[in-house]
Amino acid sequence: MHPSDHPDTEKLTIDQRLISFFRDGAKIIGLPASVGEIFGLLFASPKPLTMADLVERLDISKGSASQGLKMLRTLGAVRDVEYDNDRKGYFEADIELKKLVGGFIREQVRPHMDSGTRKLGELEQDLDTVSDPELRAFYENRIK
Amino acid sequence: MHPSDHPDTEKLTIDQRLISFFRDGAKIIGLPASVGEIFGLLFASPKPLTMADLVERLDISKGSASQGLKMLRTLGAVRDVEYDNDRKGYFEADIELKKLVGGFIREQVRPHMDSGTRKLGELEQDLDTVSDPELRAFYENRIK
DNA sequence: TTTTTTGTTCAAAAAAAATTGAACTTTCAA
DNA sequence: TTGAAAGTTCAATTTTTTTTGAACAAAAAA
Repeated sequence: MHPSDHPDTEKLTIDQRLISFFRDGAKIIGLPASVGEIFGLLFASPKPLTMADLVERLDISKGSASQGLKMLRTLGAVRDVEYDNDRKGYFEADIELKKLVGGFIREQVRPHMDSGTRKLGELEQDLDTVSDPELRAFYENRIK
Repeated sequence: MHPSDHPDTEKLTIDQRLISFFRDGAKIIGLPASVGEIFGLLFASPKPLTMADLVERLDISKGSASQGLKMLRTLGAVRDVEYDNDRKGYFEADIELKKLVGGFIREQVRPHMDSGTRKLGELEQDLDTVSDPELRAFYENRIK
């Protein structure tokens, strides 16, 4: 069977392009490639997929799939859905990318930011202990 | 000499806190820790520093310092300054953090984004080759 | 010119992060 | 119950990224 004769050939190609697109996107924001691929495949799929589907079609381990899905759920980028009323878990992409970005900020960025803000606070405390007035003025300016 | 008797003790502590602050910040946006430290030390310094200063005070290799400075200059976060009219190169932090973020986006994010946009374009081309009308509608919707 | 100081480059080493795979749970059906 | 299917966890491995250090280049001083 020649590729261009097969009705699914183009579909596969578009799948792969979307997977690659989201893989790159994940790397940019510092997420593992596998997480991007999982989201890409779910995003490209008209119907929900199981973890086994991800393992098979992305050729990743069950562990990766499980951990990747966990992260994506935490980010709110993927959700569990009922389907086919069997006992497997099905997943689909939350295509509200706005939510995804929001989740990313909430889960990944903010915790660090908080620690950063705390550090800055401590810094301001310490300022009082700088005796040289010139140096102190310099630091005050910078910390502001 | 006991630490708390030394007039520079608090200064060192604040230095270290700022270095740590920017190290964390660098990690968040996916930059090497050493790059954050270099910026932090320059940011904390009232006067320009040489590469040798960075090597000594951060305890990093000459290679790291050179490469880190290169990256920071590319980002526009650090600039060369004339100082003490000797032949060593002196550097200081550009404290316009706005610029830093802008430089980061320009240098790190945009190039990837461009490739992403290109990929999306290719994707839209391929859409024409999807024969199943239902599937095609689905993809059109997603790509949009 | 020769030597010294300063800085860059890049292969190799070290460190960090992602991925695997196997052992372990949990859940449901037989 | 017991067994099979589905999913999680985590130590070990693999891969990727960062850092080092030594060789090299450039430029100024001796």
